[in-house]
Amino acid sequence: MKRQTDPDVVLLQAAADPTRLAILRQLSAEGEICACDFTACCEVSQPTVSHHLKVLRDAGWVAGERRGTWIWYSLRPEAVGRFRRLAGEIEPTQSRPAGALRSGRQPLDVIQPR
Amino acid sequence: MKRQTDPDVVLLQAAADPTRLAILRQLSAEGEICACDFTACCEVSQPTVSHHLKVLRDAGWVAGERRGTWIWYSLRPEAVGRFRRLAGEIEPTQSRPAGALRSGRQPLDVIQPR
DNA sequence: CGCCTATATTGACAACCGTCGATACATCGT
DNA sequence: ACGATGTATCGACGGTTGTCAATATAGGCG
Repeated sequence: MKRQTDPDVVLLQAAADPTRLAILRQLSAEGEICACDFTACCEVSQPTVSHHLKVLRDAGWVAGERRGTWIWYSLRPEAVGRFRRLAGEIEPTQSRPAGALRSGRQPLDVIQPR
Repeated sequence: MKRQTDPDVVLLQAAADPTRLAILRQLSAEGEICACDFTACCEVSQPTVSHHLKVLRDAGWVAGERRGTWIWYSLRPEAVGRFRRLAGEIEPTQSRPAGALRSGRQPLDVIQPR
């Protein structure tokens, strides 16, 4: 596969995993969570949790702050904003009447295939 | 990964690919596109385009309608709606006052480790 | 200093994914 | 019927991903 330089793809890919989406949702619901608490909720081993948190960190989704022995994770508003903007960009087929401008090809078989 | 029964994960995973996100964006911009046009924009072979379109179809993102020789694809409003709702659910750390209620464990910077 | 706990990293493995060539299927025009 | 074109499926290959056990790192406490 090619390089995923597109930051939006990176953002989506980071969220497109059951465990990581669960982490994001829990962070959204509770605001700030100690890393040790994810091991309980996600039914995966501690290294796996750490791995997913790293993926989310690298994608910009979360930030971790060390407080003593523990590390508290929280959502980064920039990522949430980018995610929402991305969602806003994908719009359902608006009633744009003109398929006309589409490379000259008409939407219907009014025109025969050449 | 074991099983992604979560439909939201399926939706995200389908969108989390450079080629497929490009398809979704183009569909959003132009409304309805012939499958043959994706081969040009995405720089991948025709079987690959067909594969990605199938992934998007299975995830509920797009629907294809045959018109003669061609198949025209368009975004499904339900998928767009679900995506937006999902994006709306992920909220940045609200200024929820008390980390105090969190499982009895204090943020523990009572002793500021600074 | 040691010991304990929390988190990260490493290494290895199986499963999955994106890609393409070859091929099959479908539809239209001759 | 045939050939031409658009689309889907198959089979295979290489790269990526999620997972865990083992280990390493780091900080707090006595």
